[in-house]
Amino acid sequence: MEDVARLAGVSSATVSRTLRGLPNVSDETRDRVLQAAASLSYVVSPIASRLASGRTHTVGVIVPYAARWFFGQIVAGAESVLREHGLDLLLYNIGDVAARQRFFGQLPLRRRVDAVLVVAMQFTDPETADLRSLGVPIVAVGHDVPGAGCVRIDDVAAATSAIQHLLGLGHRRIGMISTYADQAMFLPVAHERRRAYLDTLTAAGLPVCDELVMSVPHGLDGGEQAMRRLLTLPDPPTAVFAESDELAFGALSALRRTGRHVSVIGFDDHELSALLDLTTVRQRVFEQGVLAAGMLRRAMTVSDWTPEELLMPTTLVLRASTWPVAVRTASTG
Amino acid sequence: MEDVARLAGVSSATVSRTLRGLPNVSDETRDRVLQAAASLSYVVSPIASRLASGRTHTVGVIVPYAARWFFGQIVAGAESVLREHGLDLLLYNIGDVAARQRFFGQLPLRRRVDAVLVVAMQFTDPETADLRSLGVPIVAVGHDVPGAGCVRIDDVAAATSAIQHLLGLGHRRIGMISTYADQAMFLPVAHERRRAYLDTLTAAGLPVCDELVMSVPHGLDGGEQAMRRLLTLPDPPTAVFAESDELAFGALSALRRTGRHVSVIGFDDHELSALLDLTTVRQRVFEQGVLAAGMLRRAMTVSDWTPEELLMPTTLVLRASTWPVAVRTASTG
DNA sequence: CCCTCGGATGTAAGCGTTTGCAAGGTCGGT
DNA sequence: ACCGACCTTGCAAACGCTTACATCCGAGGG
Repeated sequence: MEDVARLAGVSSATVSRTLRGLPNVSDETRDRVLQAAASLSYVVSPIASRLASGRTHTVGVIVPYAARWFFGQIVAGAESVLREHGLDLLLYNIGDVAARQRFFGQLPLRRRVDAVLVVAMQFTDPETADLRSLGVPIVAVGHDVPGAGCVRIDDVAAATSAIQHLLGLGHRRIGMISTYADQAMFLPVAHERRRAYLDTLTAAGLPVCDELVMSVPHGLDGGEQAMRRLLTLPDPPTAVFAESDELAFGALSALRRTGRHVSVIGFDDHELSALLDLTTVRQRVFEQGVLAAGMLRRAMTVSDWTPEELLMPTTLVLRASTWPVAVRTASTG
Repeated sequence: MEDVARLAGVSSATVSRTLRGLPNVSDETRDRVLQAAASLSYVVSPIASRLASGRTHTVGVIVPYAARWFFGQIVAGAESVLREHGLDLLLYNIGDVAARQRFFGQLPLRRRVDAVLVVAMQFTDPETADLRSLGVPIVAVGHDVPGAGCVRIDDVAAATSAIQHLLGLGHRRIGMISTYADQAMFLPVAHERRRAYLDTLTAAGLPVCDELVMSVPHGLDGGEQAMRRLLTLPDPPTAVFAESDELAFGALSALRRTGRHVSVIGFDDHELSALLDLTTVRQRVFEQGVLAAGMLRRAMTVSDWTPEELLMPTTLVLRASTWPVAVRTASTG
């Protein structure tokens, strides 16, 4: 920077001001500095800049399972807008208990980020307090974190519409495949969707049968396993609501391999759902990442930002994996 | 840090040495410092530390399409080992021409990372030179970058084995679905797999028919489109090799919707391939991310590191999407 | 008993920016 | 011609560490 200043015949302060596009620099000087910087192919050291200014220009993104489709979409969406504004994205994948403990034990985000994006994770109170202690704005995607901004869908309403779709088709014995509620890695959406399932059945005057609610690890294997277990019941369900499309895929697989017929509805509208003709609840995941990043940007720039809440719409996408209860029952029964 | 030093009754230099685990500190002093730091819940500012030491403890990861399964796996794999060693992962998604130009125009990695991980991207010579000019070690996953370390599979051999599997089943008219070779976003694996296809057919004494080689955008839609076009040929193929499982999924979809029967073999062993009974070439993607990150670590710590090359094995996974040419041809006439 | 050597600690000079403050200049108004 | 307001620019002090170098001290060796 000294070199550029010398070449342009100004002080380093002026170079700094010019390069950051601050107003109080005359056009003439500006040109001279820019030219000098270009000829030396100089770029400011982001690190020194951060030390001096106190702003890190970095956003920490915390996800439980970076490799899953949903989280990949969110991260990609957020990355696209953060990058566009010159912000760095620091990814923390804390899906297992060890990583999580390490994360909250040493809180590596301290003094390192200007904002935090939390994706579909529920924290304990002390953990939330730790996060707050960072003193930076927080935005959550997929669920609420007290005191933080939030971009999400109405999980309860969306799941309810799924169940009502099945009820509308005449199903009365409806199962659910949900993820195992690991006490340490509790995922809030799992809880809400299961609650919607229970409440909607109850509201419809149907009994709630515990044996119809499967708790399995997330993923294809989990879904397959769950459906196989449901099929062995003395009175198996005629329809099943899966907490996510990936679980639904597994369920479909089990059905195909066993030759049985059960309506299946998923949740997410994963890119492969159309291929598998899975009826599902669509949410726009990538876009939620985009919007969350936008909110973060606002939180970082506006001085008196207060947490916003953005509710994204969902749609029921009807495909061939659900059908009226009578049809197949009659033909196979 | 001053505060800690005062509380422990030592100088800030000693605090610094203690906190970084340097040797020349007496046990007694060490304890005192650690205790003081703990009681003040003090952590060093990574930014100041970086400025002073010149090391960024950060790895830049460059991917073309962060949201795709393959890249998600690689990133997750790399993240897991980098995080474990306290290194940050800076993600750059430069899948479109604009992002790419911006990236190489301002080279935001300059002065910002200690190493770079490039995932399955081919660069022009000037771009490679730009990357080199960062002066940090580079490791590539999925392909070679001159002068860089490399973790990959033998794409040609793997693709050849796929074609030979089809040949062994008696197929003589074999199509290929590959991605459109956008001049700006050229993906090296696409080229290699296509080459293997052509060479293997030629070596088997078969003619190469241009109309059997489809070039489409990556993804399900691309695959579906390609298969539909292949099916409209006067003499359609009896088997098709898809450059990736996602393309193969699209192809399967087209087949299902049209009720036609064509053997399909994919590449990757995507997690959904088992579900769709797709015969494919398996590579361990997550693990490649892990290994690449390990190599980066070595490159950053060993002073005289020279690029290593790691070749990962692949396996042909036989499932129900490929069958001997005679069977279905006879039954469907 | 003096000298040397090595380990533990302190001192202070960076690292490369940003930014509050002050200085100098220009300009319109009186 | 003088004053104040405003804009441009420079000065220099942070920012919070790391590290080369100096210092101090006790232990051996001669």
